Amino acid sequence: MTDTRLTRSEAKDLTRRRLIRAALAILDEEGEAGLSTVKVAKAAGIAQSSFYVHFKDMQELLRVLADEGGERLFEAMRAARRKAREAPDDLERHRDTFRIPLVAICRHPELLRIQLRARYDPSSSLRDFAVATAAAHREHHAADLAALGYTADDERDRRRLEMIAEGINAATNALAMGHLEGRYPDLDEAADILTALSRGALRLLRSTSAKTTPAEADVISEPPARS
Amino acid sequence: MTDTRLTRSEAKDLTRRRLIRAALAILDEEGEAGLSTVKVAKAAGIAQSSFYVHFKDMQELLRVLADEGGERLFEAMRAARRKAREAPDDLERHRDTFRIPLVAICRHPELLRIQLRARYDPSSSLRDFAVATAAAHREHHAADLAALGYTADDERDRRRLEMIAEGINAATNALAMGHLEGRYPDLDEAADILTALSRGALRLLRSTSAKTTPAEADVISEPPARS
DNA sequence: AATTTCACCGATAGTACTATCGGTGAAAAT
DNA sequence: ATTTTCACCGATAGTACTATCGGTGAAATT
Repeated sequence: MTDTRLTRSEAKDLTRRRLIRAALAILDEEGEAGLSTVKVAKAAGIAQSSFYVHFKDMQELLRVLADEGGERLFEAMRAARRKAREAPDDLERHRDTFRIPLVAICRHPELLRIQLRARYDPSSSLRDFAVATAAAHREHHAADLAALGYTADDERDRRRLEMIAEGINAATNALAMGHLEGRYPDLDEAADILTALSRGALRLLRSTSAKTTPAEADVISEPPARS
Repeated sequence: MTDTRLTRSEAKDLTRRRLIRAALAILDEEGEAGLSTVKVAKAAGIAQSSFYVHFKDMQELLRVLADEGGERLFEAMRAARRKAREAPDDLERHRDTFRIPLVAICRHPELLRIQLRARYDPSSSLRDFAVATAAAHREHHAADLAALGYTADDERDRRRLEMIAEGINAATNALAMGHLEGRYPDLDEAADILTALSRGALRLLRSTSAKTTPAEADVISEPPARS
């Protein structure tokens, strides 16, 4: 058995980690409004005043939380991209581009929930983090799409690729939350939808990349044949 | 000139409306956390204690706000659907299905902002409203898609249609916010992207509506020809 | 062994907000 | 003309939280 005795700095670090964990849990369960030094300290098992031994104020704790969350998110994203690149063929790679983020989100739903809340909330200390995270996601996704062969050459196409990435990301988040809420039990089905959504958009990109007209000619849809 | 003299009930109603307006403005600018009876009453030009002449508490004001906002939103949605139905041909109708909601959102961005914030915030009094609004949007959109000919017969297809509607709605919101943030200056471009996104998804729906296999056979994409 | 350090404690002053109270004057009812 | 009603006011008790302070004991240093 290892020594259960801890040095002072080890004990301090442990308490600090407990505070961060407690804050994350409360943030997820009650939202930013439910967060207070009283609750966090109590949940971590120390006195309210001792909170200030570890953090200057709640803002600082949230900053640390955002940094760590961002790190975890980026690591998950990197891993997902690496994994998708290893897919055997183009088709699998395309599907994985959408399925893997879904799975990653559902593994740590609290990070997405917190991000979605903070994203448009001017009172949130995490807003900058949320906006930055969303922007990073958007760029990474645009890069993924570019890697699938849909590079954009001119200004308009670049903007379109960005819009597609943003739209798909929003859809990914929405479907992931729907899955977590129990509405869409099968993640693979959701991934199929996302794959199809992106195909449609990229088809537009491709069909008009050389022309200057709005050109919807080759994507006009007729209603499906009913059985 | 009409009589500027107001009856007591007219004056009271005016004050009530000022409170609601003030609350909406503060909610949009500072978020739910920035809302207090002090600020709202002051902004409406009355004493803090007089707030309670009009509302039992802040919750009640928010409930009223949600009711009125929901009413406005539903009216806008109804009008948009009516307008889209009047489009001359299928192509225009399809585009309008996506462009009109975008325009509607950008006309009253505060409602969407408030809704997006409250949607996943457990501490928000407006959460129920936001969830209900999102669900209504989803259903309406699914109905719109069905009206375009993409009816779903079995359970799986219905779920898929719902997922597509939810995904497209999320993308619509995201692009609208992107437009309001200045990233996507042209709403028509955004509408094109949404149209294309939905086409891709509906193509999937159509291609597999009679089969039981995942069947991506006819939607395999090859990278676009580079110039 | 003596001294210093410091993570943690309880107490508390300060801040912001909620919700109630009695008072006031003008509108409304009699 | 008199009385009643009531929208609004200022004052204030109560609540929840923040952030600081001096004190304490065990770990760390000397």
